[in-house]
Amino acid sequence: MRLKNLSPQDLKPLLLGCRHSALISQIHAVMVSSGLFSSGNSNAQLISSYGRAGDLESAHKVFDKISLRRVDSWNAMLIAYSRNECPVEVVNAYKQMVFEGVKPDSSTFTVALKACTILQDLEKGEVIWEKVVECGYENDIFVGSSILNLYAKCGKMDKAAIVFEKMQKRDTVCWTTMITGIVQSGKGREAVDLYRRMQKEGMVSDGVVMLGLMQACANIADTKLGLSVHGYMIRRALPMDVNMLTSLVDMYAKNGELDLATRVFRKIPCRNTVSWSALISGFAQNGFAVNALQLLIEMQLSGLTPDVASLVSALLACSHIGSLKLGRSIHGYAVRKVIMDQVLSTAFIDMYAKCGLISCARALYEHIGSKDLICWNTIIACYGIHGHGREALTLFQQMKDKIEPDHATFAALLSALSHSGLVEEGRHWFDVMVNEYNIKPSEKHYACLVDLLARAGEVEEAKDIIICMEMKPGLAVWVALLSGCHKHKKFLIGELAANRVLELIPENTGTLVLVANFFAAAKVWDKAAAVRKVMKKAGMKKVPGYSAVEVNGRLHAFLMGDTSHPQYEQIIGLLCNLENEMKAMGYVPKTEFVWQNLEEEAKVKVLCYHSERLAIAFGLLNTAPGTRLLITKNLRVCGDCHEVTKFISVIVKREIIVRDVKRFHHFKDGICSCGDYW
DNA sequence: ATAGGGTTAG
Repeated sequence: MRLKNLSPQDLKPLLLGCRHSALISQIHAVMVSSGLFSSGNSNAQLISSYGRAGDLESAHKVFDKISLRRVDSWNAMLIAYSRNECPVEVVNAYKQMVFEGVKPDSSTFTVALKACTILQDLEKGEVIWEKVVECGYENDIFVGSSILNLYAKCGKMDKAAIVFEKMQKRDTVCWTTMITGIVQSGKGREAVDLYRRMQKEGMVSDGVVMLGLMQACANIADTKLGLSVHGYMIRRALPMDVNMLTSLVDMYAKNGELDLATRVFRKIPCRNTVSWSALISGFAQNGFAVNALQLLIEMQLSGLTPDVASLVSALLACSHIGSLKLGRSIHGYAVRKVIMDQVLSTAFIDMYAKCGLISCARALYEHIGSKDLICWNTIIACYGIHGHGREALTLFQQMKDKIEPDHATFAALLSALSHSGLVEEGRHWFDVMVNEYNIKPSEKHYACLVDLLARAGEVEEAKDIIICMEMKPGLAVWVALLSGCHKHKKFLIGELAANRVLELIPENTGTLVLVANFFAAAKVWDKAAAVRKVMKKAGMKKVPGYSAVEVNGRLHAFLMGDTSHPQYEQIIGLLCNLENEMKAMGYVPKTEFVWQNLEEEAKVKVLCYHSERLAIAFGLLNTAPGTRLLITKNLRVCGDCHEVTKFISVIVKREIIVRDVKRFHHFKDGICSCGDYW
């Protein structure tokens, strides 16, 4: 059929459904020749059609030719810009329209506010809102949900709530916008409360609100609620597309329900990179690094290319297990295949530092052009765990002239100063944080300060700080005080701290062990026995200490006293030889680090089988002379192993890096980077 | 007069 034979009534629907610029211009031509243009809103329709087809130039040509532009022409142009992701043009056109005296309507405001949301321009958005009120559209739910979303995306949930409560009518979108906004501001609990209110008011839920609710379940770590959301979606037969299923995977994974996450994941018919990343990140964040990395490989085998987010998750896994080889190969991959952005670069900095290569981390950091807050915080924290408190402080000084430090910056700084024993600096910068930056210290900051002071023996001052805290002191601060008291044999204050720790019912076995050891050292035998009894009764097992070492790209893990290894005989043989050499050099086993009640001779044996020593010996046996070793340990390194590693580094002439749960110990030529202060 | 404009996973 030829276009020219069509009547004007037939042309219009054709125009509406048309997505091809060339065809639109043909219809356009017919409309011109048949004189259809004098009538009404044809221009608006043409602009809209060109916009939908992505041809902004033609849309603009039509718009420019209109002599008297009414709202619908302006709206069509604004929508065309909006559809083609040109928020700046939307805002400019809006301004021009108002300037020319055309009165905007509901659509105008909706589109203009959305543009402000994309631009994160709260100020302009609020100017537009004034106009909304002036034109009497403040009760329009489309405009209303737009302003709610603007506030939400700009992190102003308090302002959003004010508008929301004033609304006379609310539809599902309004509720959803609020619920999602509240979740994303980190308040999962409040989001769930709002959802309950929504149900009470008889609103029907759809898939989108479920997405928000699932985020909330992940946020507040409520698996039970998550399960009921999942069940609800099944009962209501809400369409389960990839997004929905991926959200379920994410929710279960964040709650540590990796079995459930995997089961849902396996049911997704057409997985995309987001689905994979959700699962990979779940495994990585729950400490299953090897599984995370296996999944990354499986993802590639399935034909998908990892993107930034999936790589960041995998890198986190490498950091966890200290797998430099895998981290490096991901780096090589990223350089070739992915655009390096700030987030990914920061993940690499973290990975190199956590795999022992602080200098590589630094080099990468120097390469980043403009550094954001997270990047600064990361490098400061990296120097901290490596025991370079001075360097962390120098970086902090550079940072504060360029960008505003936040609570995490100070947490990293204080912890760095604490690990290096920079007591005076610690006191000073804590004060600066409170008084100059007006950052209210959190429990974490207090724990750093108490740790810093107590570790240095200033337990009186540390205790006074805890007593003056504005919030109720939690486990972290009391444990910090207790371990300082234990180290410096300050039994009086220590006993106070130990009793507070017990009152708070610690679930961590390591904490209870500390309490028991402290009471034993203070010769409060009955209490020491009582704590051990509690542990036994609760069936608390000591977290098995293990150490891992990477040899030829494979990770080898050793449990304490592990006799199952095929090279066990050789490992023990080597350790015996080393021990004899050490003794000749003046080493005396520090049996006070054995907390079991054993004969002296047996204690020496226990020390000998500490997992880090097995890992070191294995590394020595299976790598070329001179190769640097990186050992990762899941608990703290004991004082005796620390001493032994210093000796070994001299005897075998190797650099040995031991990363324990808190920080790095870099042994070289009989010296440790921590200066024996940890 | 009608359609359209607002919420959507790692």
